[in-house]
Amino acid sequence: MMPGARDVARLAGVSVSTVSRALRLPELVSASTRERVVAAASELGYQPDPTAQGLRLGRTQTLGLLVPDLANPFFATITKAVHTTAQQAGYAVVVADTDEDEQAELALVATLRARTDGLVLASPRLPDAVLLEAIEGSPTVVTNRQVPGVPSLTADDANGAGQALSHLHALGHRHIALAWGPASSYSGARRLAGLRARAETYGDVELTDLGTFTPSYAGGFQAGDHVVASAATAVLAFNDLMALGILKRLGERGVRVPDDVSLIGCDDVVTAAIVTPALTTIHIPQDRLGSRAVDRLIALLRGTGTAEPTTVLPGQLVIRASTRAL
Amino acid sequence: MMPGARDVARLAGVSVSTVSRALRLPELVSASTRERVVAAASELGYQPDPTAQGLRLGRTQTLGLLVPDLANPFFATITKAVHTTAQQAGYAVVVADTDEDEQAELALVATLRARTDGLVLASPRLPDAVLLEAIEGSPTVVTNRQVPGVPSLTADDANGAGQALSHLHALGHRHIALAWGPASSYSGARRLAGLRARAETYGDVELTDLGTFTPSYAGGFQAGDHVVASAATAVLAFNDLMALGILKRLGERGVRVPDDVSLIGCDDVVTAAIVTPALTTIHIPQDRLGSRAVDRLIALLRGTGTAEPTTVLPGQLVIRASTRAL
DNA sequence: CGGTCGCTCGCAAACGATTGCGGTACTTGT
DNA sequence: ACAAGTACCGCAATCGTTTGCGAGCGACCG
Repeated sequence: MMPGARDVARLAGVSVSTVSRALRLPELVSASTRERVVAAASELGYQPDPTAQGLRLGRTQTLGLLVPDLANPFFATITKAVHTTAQQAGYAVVVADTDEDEQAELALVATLRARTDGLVLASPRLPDAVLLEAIEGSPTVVTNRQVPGVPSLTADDANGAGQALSHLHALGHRHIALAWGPASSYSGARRLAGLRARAETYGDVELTDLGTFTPSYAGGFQAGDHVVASAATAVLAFNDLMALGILKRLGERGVRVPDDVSLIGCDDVVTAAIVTPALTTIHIPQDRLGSRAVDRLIALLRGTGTAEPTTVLPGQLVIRASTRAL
Repeated sequence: MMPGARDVARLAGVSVSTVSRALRLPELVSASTRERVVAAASELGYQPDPTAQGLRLGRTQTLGLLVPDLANPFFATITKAVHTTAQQAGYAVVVADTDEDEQAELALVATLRARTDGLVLASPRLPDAVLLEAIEGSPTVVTNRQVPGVPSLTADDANGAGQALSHLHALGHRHIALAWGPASSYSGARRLAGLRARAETYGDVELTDLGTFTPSYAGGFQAGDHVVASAATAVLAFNDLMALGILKRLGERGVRVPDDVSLIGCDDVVTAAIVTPALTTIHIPQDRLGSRAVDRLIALLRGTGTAEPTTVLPGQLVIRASTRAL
């Protein structure tokens, strides 16, 4: 099987202690034996067993990442960013997909924290109290969410949504439908608040809620029919995925975007720029969310956590072809 | 911090050994103490430290998943499937993204195998010999690839590609361009072989190779210009992602799909069905690839590995709107 | 030449769980 | 009442690595 420190020790004619020291604290061992050990180690292809190291040192050099849906390109991109920067810092990443299910989330947090040094929770759905209880003691960073006392990375949801509404208002839209997602979504709620606030300042726009759907392509498909049933001239979707589903379904039902109704998504997933009409959407810096979350988490682990606990990245409306003036 | 077996033992008034036995081998301990232990354990919320268990038992209840690109929805879907079925079987999943880089792949395999019980390698790019050497001793299943001696799950690449070529041929296309991906891709090579073989049987079709590109949206974008420069009436792309890039670029350059050129992708990513024109593509059962890979791997770990080492899933051409008769 | 210091390195105890082995106490049979 | 058997539980070793502590040894100083 895999060579152990014992094998290296035997080959180099030293004790296991010396092997360990030669590799981790080179200044504590003489130059000659050090190179004997290093030679023996590389000859055998020795690498210390992470499990044993983990037990002894109390850290596993592993980070946990929890997402609501790995197949959602938004989270897939975050996952990639998390892995990349974690990898560079010498950490492995174990992922978990909650499938938007709160109970699953709770259970997964428990198993994750047991085998990792720290957690990145992307868009967690659990209520504050439960979440805080669940992560008690594990260094944690959340994204797309703010939880009191927990370092968080969010996009400027309310502002981005406000921009979207202003955009539609400027185009002359006054009756706007909302195809929304899970009520437990923090960023969703923030965006909703941003929308309502902005609508309030205008005073002349009517927001009608089409209901809540699964924040997926299929969910948007469902929502599409509700859109045609409504009298709205524009739709704001919870998600790019939902927006895409709506787009498709509207096409099938013979209503044209943007000629008949304008459509705005959120996230700026790759696909949003590909489809025709290209989707007007709120851009969220997914990679930066992921990579900076890891940076923050590692800072926490090193005890060099920053004073400012919650940082918000700008969210920016990007106008493409799915919105048009009335 | 987290409660240990010692804490449970103290609370239940027994020894650590008994705690362990009461939870893992209930028949070896009397009913009364068993329930005392269980009560104490659940009161403290005790769960055995996976690291310590891993060291003692020699297994970590963790699987490793290696993919070329997490952000590619094809692999994102596989990742989700892998996580789901692994999770059900009580395994955690640590992921690694090679970014299509062979050296990175080699290094990541090494770190993965050290902390996992087994590996799922999705579309590994390393040459057979290197790969075999790298995974020597670790239970491994590969997908989208066949490696001698290693259980593998593949789609019927050659056949799927053949179907695609026949489809184009039936539509009257005789000059077909190939926008291909990494030469190290096994399934890519298999599809290429299937194409050439089928072209051979027709005898009257010309296959021109546009070159190799990064198998991503951006890569396809690049390839798009080569397409317009060629005289081909149809293009086969390595990838749906590439096909989407080509589609977009062609649109920008003023050549219409499918009126001016027909376009076929591969994988049947969600987006393929969403764009207009909807992409004709070769469907690959991504979830089944992922979930069955895990099934096979777990069977290996349990020592119940099947006799038949390599199973090939059907690949099916799905005809949509990006191909048309000349 | 003896004592002290510094440099290397080995011994052994952790880390937290699992498990073979053996001891204790209780039951059962005669 | 005593022997044999059984059921239950604790002791201690173990997994592979790290690290405090101290031993050995040579050098240097007085």
